[in-house]
Amino acid sequence: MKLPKYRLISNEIKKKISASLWKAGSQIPSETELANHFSASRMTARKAVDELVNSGVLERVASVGTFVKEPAAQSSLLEIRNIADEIRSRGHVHKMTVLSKLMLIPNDAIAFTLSLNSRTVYKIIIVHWENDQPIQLEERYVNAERVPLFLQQDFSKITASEYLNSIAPVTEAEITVEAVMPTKILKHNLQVDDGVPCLKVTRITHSHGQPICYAVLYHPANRFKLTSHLNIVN
Amino acid sequence: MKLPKYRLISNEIKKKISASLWKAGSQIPSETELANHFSASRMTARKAVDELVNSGVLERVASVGTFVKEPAAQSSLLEIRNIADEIRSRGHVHKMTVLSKLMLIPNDAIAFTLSLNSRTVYKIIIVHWENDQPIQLEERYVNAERVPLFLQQDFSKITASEYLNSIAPVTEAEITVEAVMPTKILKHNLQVDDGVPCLKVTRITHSHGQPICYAVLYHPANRFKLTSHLNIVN
DNA sequence: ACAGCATACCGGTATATACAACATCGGTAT
DNA sequence: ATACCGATGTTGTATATACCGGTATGCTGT
Repeated sequence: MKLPKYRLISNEIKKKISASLWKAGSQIPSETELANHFSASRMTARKAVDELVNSGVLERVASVGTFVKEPAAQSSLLEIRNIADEIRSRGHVHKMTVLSKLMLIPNDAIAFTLSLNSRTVYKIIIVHWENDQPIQLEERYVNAERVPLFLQQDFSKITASEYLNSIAPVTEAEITVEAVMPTKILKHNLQVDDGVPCLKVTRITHSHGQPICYAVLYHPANRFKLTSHLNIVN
Repeated sequence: MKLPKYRLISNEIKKKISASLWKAGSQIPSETELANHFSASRMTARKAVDELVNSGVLERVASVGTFVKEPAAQSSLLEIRNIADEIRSRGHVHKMTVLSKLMLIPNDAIAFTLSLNSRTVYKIIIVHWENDQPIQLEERYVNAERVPLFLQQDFSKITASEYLNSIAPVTEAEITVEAVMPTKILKHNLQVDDGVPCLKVTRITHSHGQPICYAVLYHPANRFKLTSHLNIVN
């Protein structure tokens, strides 16, 4: 599997950027300089840059130069947000409360979704707090065969999704978003007022084809929005 | 505003395709033939094809030829859903009602979001129906400079997003999802019962860095879910 | 009839070259 | 000091050319 020259060049550029030798916002060498450095023609160097511009890593300014794009765009391709990171990145305090944690026999729907053979599944219910206000209630069913030690984790130190991702990194996900009125229990746990709806996010995650987790996340509508930035490549 | 030659070529190709002269799955002329036909070099013709390959309109097969891509596969990775297609793919009847259609002076927020210099923006409010039930109310602000003929379109034949995408294909999008209780007007237009929340999807779309459209979509929660399948590459 | 081969064709890569359009910077004349 | 001009550097576009490696096709010899 031989890579074409322009791809070797674009890989080198990517390396420089991910090693922070070329930092966000800074100007990279001109196409002519790149061509000389890699002993290629300008058109080939340009093609390498083309690739990175299309994938959102670089940005061209006509007549001026080519620049490393600010990191906002770089992670752009659809990430699964970690609620704890998000809260902390807003400079707020994140806390978790485990409401329940048990092993049970899955009903048919759960067993089917997680393709379970065994008769056990882990279920955990957690409330996430942002500055002493509940912001998310998650109800999570985890593939016990694939992540056997799940229940033994200390979820005051690591979030469920962090742990799952370390054991079985998410490679595919199916996400459904709905608006619902909270049940009584939900209203109580999320401390929502009368008449305030909730966002319900259902997330089925897979790792290399294997289903790992079925999670339902509830967020009070008056304190939570779901946003994502997409770059359409194809 | 003079278009480069390769873009003229790619536009001609797009025309042929959208006029169904070149049908899905069929082979288009070779790069050499295109070059001759447009009196351009092969490299220029190739660049035109490159664009359409990157935007998912065409598909190359090495040593064989270039083909018009089948419309279905084009959007598998994070697509901006077209409500009309979706409804039809469920085998249901789709209908649109234009509630209002006007040109107005944007407020500061809209002008900022769309980076408008001029003092006009197009606004249109449309209700989408699925089998005689309203399923989406869209309130859409369109960049009048970039899409000057927007208001003159016949939106009983083509959806707003279809038309916009044909003029300025979406390359970036910022999407926010919220749960809200409907206003009185919203309740009336979407025919939702008391106590039923709505999904509110706010969508800002860009085409090659230029903001094109600011859209707010409301869906009755009891008749609508938003789902997406993600492949995590990194 | 069939296997194997030669050939034409096609996209993929790579180079060298040229000019255009625009920005930036420095120097010069007013 | 300011306005103008020009040199220079950079990306953007366009062309001509060459070769590679693959596919498809048709021909040829058996």
